[in-house]
This record gives sequence, C-alpha cells and structure tokens, in this order.
Amino acid sequence: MPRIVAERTDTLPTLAEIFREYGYNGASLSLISKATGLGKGSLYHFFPGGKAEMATAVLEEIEAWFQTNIFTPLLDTSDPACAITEMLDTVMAYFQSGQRVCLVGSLALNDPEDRFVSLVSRYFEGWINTLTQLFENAGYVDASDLAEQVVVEIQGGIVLTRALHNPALFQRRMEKLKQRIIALAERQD
Amino acid sequence: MPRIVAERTDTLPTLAEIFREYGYNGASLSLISKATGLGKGSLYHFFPGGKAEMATAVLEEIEAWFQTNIFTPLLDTSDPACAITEMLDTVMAYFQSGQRVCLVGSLALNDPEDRFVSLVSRYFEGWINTLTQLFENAGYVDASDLAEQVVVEIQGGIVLTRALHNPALFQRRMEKLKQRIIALAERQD
DNA sequence: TCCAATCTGTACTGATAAGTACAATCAGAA
DNA sequence: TTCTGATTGTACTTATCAGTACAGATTGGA
Repeated sequence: MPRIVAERTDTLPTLAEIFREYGYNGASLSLISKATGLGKGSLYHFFPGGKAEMATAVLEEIEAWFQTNIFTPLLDTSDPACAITEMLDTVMAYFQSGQRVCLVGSLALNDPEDRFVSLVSRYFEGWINTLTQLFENAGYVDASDLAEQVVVEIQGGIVLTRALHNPALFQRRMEKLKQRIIALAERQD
Repeated sequence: MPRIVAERTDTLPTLAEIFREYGYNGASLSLISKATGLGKGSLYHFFPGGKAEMATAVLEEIEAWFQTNIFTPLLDTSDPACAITEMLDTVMAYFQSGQRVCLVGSLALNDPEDRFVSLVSRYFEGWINTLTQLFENAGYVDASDLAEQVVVEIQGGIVLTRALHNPALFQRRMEKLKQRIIALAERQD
C-alpha cells in the first residue's frame, strides 16, 4: 500500500479548507477522506482523536501562521500606518477579500460542545493584544479600543461579504479602515 | 393524542433558538423534536420539507421581525441620532449583547449547499438599504458606505463577543458606533 | 537481505441521521 | 352525536455517521 503523505502536517491545509467550506459539523469523515485522499486508517493514524483532533491541529497551525505572518510583522515596523497597511493587505489576501471564511470566527459562532473555546479566544486575544501594543507604541489614545475595532471590522466584513457574495465590500471596508487609522495618527501629532 | 401546538408558527422561536445554538448542521431532528416537544410526525406535518423548510420559515420570520422592529422604526424618526440610538438599543437587546448568535450571519458563513443564499442576502440588503436611506435623508455624505459600516460592526461584534465570551465588548462597540455617527452628523451642520 | 516501525485500505461495529408509513386520537363543524 | 380533517406518536427503512480492528504493504535502517 503506497504512502501518500509523509507527515500529518501535509494534510492540514486541506483539512482547514474543508472545515472552512462545510463548517465543523458539516465536515464528515467521508468528505475529509475524499478531499485528503486518505482512508480512515490513515486519518485515525495521524489523528487518533478523530475530527476534534484534526480541527485542533488546524487551529494551532492557523495560530502559528498568524503569529508569523500577521502579529510579528505588526511590531517590526515603527510606522503604524505602514504596519496597518501591510497587515490589511495580508489579511485581504488570506481571506480572499472576504470570500474565504475565517475558521476561527466560524467556530466562535458555533462551537460544538465548546470544544475549541480556549483556542478561539487565544487567537483573537493575540490579535487584539498585538494591535493594542502597536497603537500604544505609536502614541494613539484608546489603543485597545482601536485594536478591538479593527478585528471587529475584519470579522464583520467577512460575514457580509459572504452574505452578499460581494468581495468588493470587503476591500472597501479595509480601505476605509486603513484611512481612518491613518487619519487618527495625523491627529495625534 | 393531545394537540400541543395550534400552528406551526408557534414552533418558530424554539426552532430559531436551536439553529442559533447548534448551527444548521448541528441541529438534528431528534434535538429539534426534544426542544419543541413535537414528534417527527408533527414536525413533518408542519414542515413537509424537513429541516430546510424549518430554517426557511425561521429566516422568513426573522426578516419580518426586523422589518417591523428595526427597519420601519429607522425611517419613522427624522432625527438620525435618535433613530440610530433606538436601533442599536433594539439590536443589543435582540442579540443579548452579542451572546446570541445572528442566525443569518451564521448561515452566511456556512450555507450548506447554498440553500439560503437569497434569504440571507435579502436580509442584509434590506438592512443596509434602510440605513442608507436614513443617512441620505439626514444629509450624510457617503450614506451607503456608512450603512455598510454599521452592519459590519454589528456582525463583527457578535463574532468577537462570542469568541471572547465578553458581552461588554459588544456594548462598547455599539456605544462607540453611536458616538461616531452622531459626531458625523454634527459635522454635517 | 531482512526486520521493525510506520503507513494504508477494507471491512466491520453500533449509533444516529433523515425521512416515510400509518394507525390512533383529537377538535370542531354538521 | 357523528363525521371529517387536522394532528400526533410509534415503528420502520435506508443511509450515513464516527470509530475500531486488522491484515497487508511500504519504507528505511541494520
């Protein structure tokens, strides 16, 4: 029997896409098996805990990705306008202008049996805290408030873009958000 | 066999709560049967189309409720600050400060087989269009943009509040939103 | 070459899913 | 009262679910 994947890590992107597309409950093992090309034997070999463990692994990978590609760069730059612009560009690409569901947000709305509470809250806390630090460094008043606002608009933008099938909406929201933050910066000077 | 409900309308609030709590896929018929106190016989008698018809009926009732309690009052008042304040109060009560999931938003993120696209988009279009009209009447610039922004913040607020189990977040967002809109109004004069 | 650990497919279990069939029961009209 | 149509519970079918068991295949090292 030929080997298909070397490590379970290789399956995580596919798993993530399935969970995003069908939701946690809608993602059945047969669907997962079809999408990954792995039989049940392999799936349970890599994830003895079944679907819950798959979702946990996916969430952890997502958090790591955000840590590397979103959070860390935010604090690298000294110019907040530049940092925010860069972040929103990455965010737009990652969520495909809101057409791609945020799995963490989706699990926030519907977490079966509260399995993923801690991972979900850690993700959003991390994001908000990093943004807060950025805004504090830049001398903004109400830094944490603004940080909260940014994440709210991203999540809300995804919901509305999905609802209206209108990626332009997401792009428009992100653009306006950027302008508002930059305008606030100028007022600080 | 005793009669339990007079009309299928009576079951809609319970059905709505189930779908909100467990999501469309997570709401099994046995769960629905338990929550409503109706056996399968009754459920299929009222909703021959099964779960999909239940969800459709719920969505239609939600839309009607918003039409009456949110959209119509928005255009009744001439003062936009007053109208927005009233709306946000109703919204906060309805979504229980973000602790209660927006079923339409939840279906926007995960619509199994795109069953509810038209209902979902109609709901959000109605909301945005009404707000746009309000802002236009009040002489705001970028009325439709502001309308979009309001709905985005409500949906995003729900996601984050659910994620962080922090209803204060939702209340804070709504309060800031209100202030921002009122500030914009004053700038128009 | 051969062996042990890793990987994989198939076949199975028991539970639960949606949906159907139907007889029993009810309420209200005649 | 009696009848009719609306309502309800139970039992059933069929499909799919998650999860287990296990034998066969593969790989890389000894």
